[in-house]
Amino acid sequence: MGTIERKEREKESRKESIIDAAQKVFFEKGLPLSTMDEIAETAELAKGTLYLYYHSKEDLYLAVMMRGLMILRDMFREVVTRKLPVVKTLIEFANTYTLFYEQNKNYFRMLHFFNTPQFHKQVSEKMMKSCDEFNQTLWVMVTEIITQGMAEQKLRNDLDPIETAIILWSNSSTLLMRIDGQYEMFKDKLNIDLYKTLRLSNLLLLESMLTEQGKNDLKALLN
Amino acid sequence: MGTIERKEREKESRKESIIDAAQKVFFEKGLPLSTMDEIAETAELAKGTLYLYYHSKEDLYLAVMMRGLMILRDMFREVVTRKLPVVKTLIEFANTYTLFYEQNKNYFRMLHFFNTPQFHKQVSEKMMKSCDEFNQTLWVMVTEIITQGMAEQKLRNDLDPIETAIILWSNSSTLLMRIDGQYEMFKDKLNIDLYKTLRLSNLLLLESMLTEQGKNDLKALLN
DNA sequence: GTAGTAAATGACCAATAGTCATTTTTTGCC
DNA sequence: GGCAAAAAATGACTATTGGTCATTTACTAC
Repeated sequence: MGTIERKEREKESRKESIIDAAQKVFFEKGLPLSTMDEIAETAELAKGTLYLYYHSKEDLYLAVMMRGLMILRDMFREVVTRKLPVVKTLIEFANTYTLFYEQNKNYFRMLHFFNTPQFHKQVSEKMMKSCDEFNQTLWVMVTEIITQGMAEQKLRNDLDPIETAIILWSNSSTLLMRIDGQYEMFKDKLNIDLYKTLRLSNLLLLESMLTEQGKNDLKALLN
Repeated sequence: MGTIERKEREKESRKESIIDAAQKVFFEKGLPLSTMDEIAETAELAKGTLYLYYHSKEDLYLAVMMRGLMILRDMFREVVTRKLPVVKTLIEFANTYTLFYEQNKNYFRMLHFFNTPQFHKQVSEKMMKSCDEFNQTLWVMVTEIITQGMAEQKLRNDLDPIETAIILWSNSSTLLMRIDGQYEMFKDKLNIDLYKTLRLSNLLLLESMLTEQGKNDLKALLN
């Protein structure tokens, strides 16, 4: 009598196929220009059915965004499992974030949308919490590496690990965002390669956070 | 026969009073929840009239945002006219940006909305160009100070002035954005004071960009 | 086969950005 | 002041869309 279990699976797979459809539409048109009618049509379902599975268009948007977060988490995890020296790991985190952006621009943009304040009002408590918790796991991964680096005396231990994680993470985020929106403009009008700028700012920040020992590691890595 | 001139002035003042009304509504509800009907009512005009002066709701939004940009420009200008030593000026720029955020949170939020990619599609070319040009003036101000600092050998002259401006500006922007949206969360859950984090990251970055001479100036300023 | 339950539907509603034919106001002229 | 032409303002209307819910369809258990 595995009927209930099967139903559960079917429900889950329907949720997934709705996200598939939503993703297709959101990627093409962005949140404001995507319509629930189009998502429903793409999913080959009636509009009302969508609302049996998701509370609002914004919830659906976040459900798609979560897929992006999961990809990013997995990429970070993969770096951690390589058990590289701490300084190398931090550099790889930055490279990985950039790679994530390049391979998943649509998801990256969604992450950013999540930060606009007015957006949140249309989102259900539950979905919001779900996203926040997931986000947390990324912070934890970075913070853990930093803590480890301090223990190994590669990173200045007068800094707070969480604070350090925030600074590094924020730095990459903004510059990637700028690359996304204004790369050509900066290249053409000011002859600035923002990818170079990103690497430079990461390097400057990282360097200022390292101990002498850490700096030696970094120097060795750059040659 | 100054009729034409007078009409021009009246038209301008009507545009301003429409922005007044729009500002009031946008500040209260944010872009998505503000309606043109409510703005019209606040302005004591018919909705159709708004469209005689602005192409779209988004154009109106940007018109309000420009006021914020002007405030920020004037604050920066004021710092420049004080003709402080370069290192001090850079620190004051950072403080000024923070002050701008604190005194004009509503405007600050609008600046960030401007960066979301889908937003742009509803905006008229003309308004977009107008904003971009204005934005440019802020970049120029920061870049000029940095160039001056390099000439005075306070800032490492192997760095590109524009690149340096981008990095410093971006760093403050993200952290202020995070302060705006997540200050309480970071304070309560992680015991992190993001204002402190902002100051720290500015300091770390600035330090990594200074020459020995510049570092001495900085040290003197911090005591 | 049937009663009862779960899932899906789509016509419908309310809200709202934007339009445009009509009305009101202003201007220039006598 | 009166009047015609131009300019400005109006608000009813349209099209679109997020979300609802009474009804229909499909499935389950016996």
